[in-house]
Amino acid sequence: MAPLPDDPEELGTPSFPDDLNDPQRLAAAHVDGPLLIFAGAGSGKTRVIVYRIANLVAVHRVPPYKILAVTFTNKAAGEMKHRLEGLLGDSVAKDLYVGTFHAICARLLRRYHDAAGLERSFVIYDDSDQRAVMNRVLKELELDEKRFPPRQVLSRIHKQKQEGKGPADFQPEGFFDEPIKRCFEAYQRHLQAANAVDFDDILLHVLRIIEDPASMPGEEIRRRFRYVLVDEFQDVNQVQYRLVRAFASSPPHNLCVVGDDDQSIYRWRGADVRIVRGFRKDFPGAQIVKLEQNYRSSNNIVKGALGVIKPAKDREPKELWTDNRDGEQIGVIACDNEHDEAAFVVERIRELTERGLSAKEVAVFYRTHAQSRVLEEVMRAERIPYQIIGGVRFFERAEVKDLLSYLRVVANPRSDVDLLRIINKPSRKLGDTTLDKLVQMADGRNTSLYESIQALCDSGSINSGTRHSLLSFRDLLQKLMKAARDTRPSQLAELVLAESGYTKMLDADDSTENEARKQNLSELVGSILDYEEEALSAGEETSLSGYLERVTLSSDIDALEDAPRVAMMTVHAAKGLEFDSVFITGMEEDLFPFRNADPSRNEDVEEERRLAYVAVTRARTRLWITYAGRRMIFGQTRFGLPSRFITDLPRSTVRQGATPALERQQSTRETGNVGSVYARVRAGGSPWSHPQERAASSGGATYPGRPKAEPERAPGERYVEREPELDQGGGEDGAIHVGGRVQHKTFGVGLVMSIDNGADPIVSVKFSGYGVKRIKAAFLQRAGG
DNA sequence: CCTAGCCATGCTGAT
DNA sequence: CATGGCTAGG
Repeated sequence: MAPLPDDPEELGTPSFPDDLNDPQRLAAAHVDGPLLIFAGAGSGKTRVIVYRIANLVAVHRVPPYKILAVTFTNKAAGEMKHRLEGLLGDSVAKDLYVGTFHAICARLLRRYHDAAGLERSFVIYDDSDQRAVMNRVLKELELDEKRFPPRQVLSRIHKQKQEGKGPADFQPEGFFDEPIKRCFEAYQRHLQAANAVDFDDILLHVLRIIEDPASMPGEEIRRRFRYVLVDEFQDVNQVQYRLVRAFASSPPHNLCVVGDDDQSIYRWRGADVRIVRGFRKDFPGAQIVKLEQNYRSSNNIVKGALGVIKPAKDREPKELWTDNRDGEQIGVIACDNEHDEAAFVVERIRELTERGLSAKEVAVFYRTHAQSRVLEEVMRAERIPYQIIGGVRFFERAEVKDLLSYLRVVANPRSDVDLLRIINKPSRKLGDTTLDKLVQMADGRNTSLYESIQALCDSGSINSGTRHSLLSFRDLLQKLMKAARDTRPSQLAELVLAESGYTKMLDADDSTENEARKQNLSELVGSILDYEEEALSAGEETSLSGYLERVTLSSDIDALEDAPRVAMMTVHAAKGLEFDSVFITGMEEDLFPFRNADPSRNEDVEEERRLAYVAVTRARTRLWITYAGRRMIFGQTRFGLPSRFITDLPRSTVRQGATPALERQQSTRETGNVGSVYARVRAGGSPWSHPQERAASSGGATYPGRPKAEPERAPGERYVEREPELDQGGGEDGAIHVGGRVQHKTFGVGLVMSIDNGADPIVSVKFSGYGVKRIKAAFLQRAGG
């Protein structure tokens, strides 16, 4: 081990004030036993973790390999490691175990694979792989996928797994659930047979090992980690919590968890705020510390954020405050529609960058990925460099998945899902008929598809051409597997592309799509090279499994580059980040807070509120919040009202405005939907006297704060129905126009909600008793009224 | 057996 | 709006 400084001062301490709950003293304090830190947004919690670790090693002489630090993203883990390398030196830092729950458990599982009944080369199945497995299961169990949609079945299963339950623990609720239990069993059986795990399994396998008192590997893991630190503790689920407790089960039980219940935004993914709130009950001796000073944001932003979070129920009481100056007010901007909104955002960004702000200090947030497209178009048109985090992910592109599937089959030939994906890419004239036979053969013999190829060829049930194709495919794989033994992963990838004929297939016609595909594939090979370089410099061995694991566990945010480009992302992805200037777009009721059309998927306004709080607290000096009166989203035009979260911003922290387009409209006409929203905002009476505020106590069951003044709506209908100011039909006789009434021979008279113009216009019409239908204009007649 | 093109259907958030 | 499943035609 490298020589270490004895004095923490030598580590380069952060400049925190000498306060009671001061992060610096907190970092240095040697607390044996559990410690819970409630760390408000921008209070420097990551710094606390970093310095606690540094102090443990440097001052208290804790061997680094005994320390486990859990972060929320791989990127955060990388940054933490980087900072620790700076403080402690590379050779010490490399013995620290830092990573996400998934990365840490995957690493442990690679090592203790036997205890989980896996081979070392196991692969991790992502969402679409899981769906492919489920499709096969449904077919096998002869279940109708209309009645049992694979996604829904999987979601039930994931819910179980997130609570630590297996198929045997599944308690069917009613008649419909019985098949789900059988799906669960079959699904797990298929994964095991394929030597594969899904995201939940990674944690569950390790949990089973570590909670088993008789397990040797379990004992080994429990004894190893003596100092456990967990960041973003408010977003752990039950399984992760059990892991944490098991990790910290050996003396001195030095467990330090850091979190902020106000920033818990992953309940839908199994996270449970009650864990952090109930921590002091589970650990009666726990010390509890609160960090309430915000070092990040201007006073206006902090006060605005407080306004947003204050109405939240069941908060751990705490007061966020800052010494920072007031700064600019939060710009709340009314926009006409999403294009207008995007234009506004881009123009402000242009101003900022022209004044010398680096584009990487600017971020644009939205609630859903679907909102990114319009923003992206305008950014591109205006030549603002940007990067989108998430959305249609690189690793989900067809050609990228194809190459990865080849690599995964080479690493683990039992992975049926991957084999099916590539067996006919490029075309080897192996169609559904042959593949069905192969699946049947494998099911009958209880082996993998790969192992059944020979058997099928011997069975005589296929013709010689097909047999030849099958065998040459198997030979290809064998050749690649052989090559894999003494080739670096990147070279293997090149070999796959060349030998499989994949490149040839793309070369066959030189369409722009194929050019893009080839580019994506070289980018993938580039990412393998990056991996190899990193692994080598960290003194690790490069392995195909290692790369594949990293790819599957990489999160969107891990891809955030340190380049001078504006970052665009969902608010969820923004968690843990900070920027000088932030735009929060689409701040409209029913979009943010998001409201699902299906009332059975009862979303949680409380969580949306915390999400808004996270969004606001990302900004250091400038913050704009925009909303549009009208928005085309999910293929429909919706009319929106400013979000309740806008209403919650203290007035003193806000400056209101509107886009020029809206200003112009406003001066020429005072009627209509957008105008009225805007008029209320401008008049200053609203959104601060937004109807929902007055109706706050009398709202419906699912959405307590719904506007009272709005017209009645059908169940599941989302947006306020009103007369838009634009009359698309031009108003002349006989034309169908938005807001007008039309007649349909089956559904009767209905109200026109929106029109998709085109060669064959499609009209959305709300019929009483039938809800909103999309119907070709040709089938409609204008009705009086 | 493959391909292209049509229709339909869902569509929050993500390791 | 985008993806996927299905059908018809090559």
